[in-house]
Amino acid sequence: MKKIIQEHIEKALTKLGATDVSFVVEHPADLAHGDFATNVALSAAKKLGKKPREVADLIVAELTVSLPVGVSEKVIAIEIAGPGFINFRCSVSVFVTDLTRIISENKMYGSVVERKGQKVMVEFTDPNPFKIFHIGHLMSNTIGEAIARIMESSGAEVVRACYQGDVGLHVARTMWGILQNKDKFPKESVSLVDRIKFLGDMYVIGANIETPEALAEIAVLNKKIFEKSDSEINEYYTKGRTWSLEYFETIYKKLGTKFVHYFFESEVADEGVRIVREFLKKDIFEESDGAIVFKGEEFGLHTRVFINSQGLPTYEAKEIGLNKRKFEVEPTLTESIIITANEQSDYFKVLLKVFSLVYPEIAAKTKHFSHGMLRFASGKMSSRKGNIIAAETLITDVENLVLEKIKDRGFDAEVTQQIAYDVAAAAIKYSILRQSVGGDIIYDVATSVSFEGDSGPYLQYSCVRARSVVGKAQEIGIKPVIDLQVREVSPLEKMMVRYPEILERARTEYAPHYIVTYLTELASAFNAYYAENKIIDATDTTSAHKVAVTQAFAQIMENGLLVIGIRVPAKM
RNA sequence: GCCCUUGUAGUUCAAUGGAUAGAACAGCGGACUUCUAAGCCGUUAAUGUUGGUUCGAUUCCAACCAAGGGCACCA
Repeated sequence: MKKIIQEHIEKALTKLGATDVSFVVEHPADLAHGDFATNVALSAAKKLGKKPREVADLIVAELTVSLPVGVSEKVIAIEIAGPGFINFRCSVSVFVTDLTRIISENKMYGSVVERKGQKVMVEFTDPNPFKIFHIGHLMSNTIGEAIARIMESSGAEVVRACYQGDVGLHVARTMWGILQNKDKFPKESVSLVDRIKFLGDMYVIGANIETPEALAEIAVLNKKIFEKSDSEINEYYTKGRTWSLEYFETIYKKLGTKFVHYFFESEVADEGVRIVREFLKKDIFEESDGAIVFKGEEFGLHTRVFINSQGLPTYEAKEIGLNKRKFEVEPTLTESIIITANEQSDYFKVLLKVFSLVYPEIAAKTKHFSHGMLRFASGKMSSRKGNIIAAETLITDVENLVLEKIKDRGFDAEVTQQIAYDVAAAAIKYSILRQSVGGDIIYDVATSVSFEGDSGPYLQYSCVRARSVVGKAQEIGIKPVIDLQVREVSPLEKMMVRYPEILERARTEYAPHYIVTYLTELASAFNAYYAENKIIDATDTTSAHKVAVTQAFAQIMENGLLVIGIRVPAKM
């Protein structure tokens, strides 16, 4: 419909003698302004030397004769409003056919096949073994998973990747702590959570020691870990690494992420060094003060060290090795997305510049998105003092609040636990995804746990409630049937059929928050609809239609939540 | 000092250069002995400052002010 209107406006413009006019045909935010609106008259006015209203009159006159019969029947009114907007009102049939599609296409409603055959890698979360999985990782995971699923909804195959720092100073510092506390090193019989807590404590000990002797010892440990030259250290290292990775999997399970590829710093370092040395000869890099650096200044960037003066690769060199590796394990990749915290933004600009000089084909397919920090109204986190907030702590706290809320509802234990998982994850994910990716998130625990309005649980609740109504209707024999002869279409119905467009926009802009905003508005529309209408009413001939609308709503809500990584519980 | 990002109701966030700047929370005021009240309805309240471009600017440009991040061997 939109395209048809657009085409005919273009024809009309040509007839009027205006070319190269940029205009849009869109859904006005205010439903009172009709179903479609265009600013074409405003844009073309100057070119035609007429007032916008006059131009609008001319275009409308042109459209009334040019629209083909099938279309003109569906456009029941064309009005000129405001400074010169042209508004189109559509007949109910336009919406009714879309409503039937929601129900028939079911889980697939909103998905497209546009990117079928393409393969996209999304790298995100990136926690480090031997260190705490903190709320920053939670943020990366939430955003990365949402973007991955949004890509999947376009028909692309998505491979999720996780890059982990299993060597380096942070590991050496943890190891230093372990060696001071060998007697406390946990046995395998100790619970995984406690073993992880031990490693975290050891990191805090190692990270806070700054005496010259200790620092020298840590440097030695760093080398030994890297070279795997000490059997005692190897044993602690292997155990600690395995436990960390095992622990991360328990969190991914809760959050709903499955990685296909795990990359480790220890595996990409050598290749990174090799590449840097190769391109040092080709003058991409240069030596400076004993280190190998990339001079970014000539590109408006800054200089970064790739290999330090001791000949060891920095993060930069490893990153080159990593991105090369990505295309080796997945040679048919059409796009490679990297999600990190925004403190790495400038640094990634340098890296992408280097890629464009070293491996242009990789650079062309690589995109970097950065997110802000999860901050709390009270206090800031500091990584070294050990008062970093573990993802698990936050999740558990929110789970407990959910449990408190539902304890008197009479659900059995298993169901209760599942609700706690799903709702807590939704509450946290929603607060991350509701705003555009990039800025810091001020996480207010009180707001997040209130679950009122504008929250993940609000959306889940609306969906569960809608499903419950549909279920109850079925019980008394009212089947959901879209009434093709329906006289009036509610704001809820008009809003529902816009879902595919919202998803489309989220896809092209890699912006999950458009979906969140839309779903929140949709839930609000449904709740208003629910309050105004008695949906189940055996004496009402429109009841079957209302049930169908309710079912369509539940379907879109479920689809929309799933595409941003939020599950809907069966009850709540 | 240089670079990047961000300044919108009391607070936390929205708004592909368009119509009356939209929600939520907090505040104030309501409705309901009906399908899940984690719900619904009403109401108070905002574009950091100064210019510029434009028919039209929260959006683009410049300067200033303020906040956050980055700027050589950490990641």
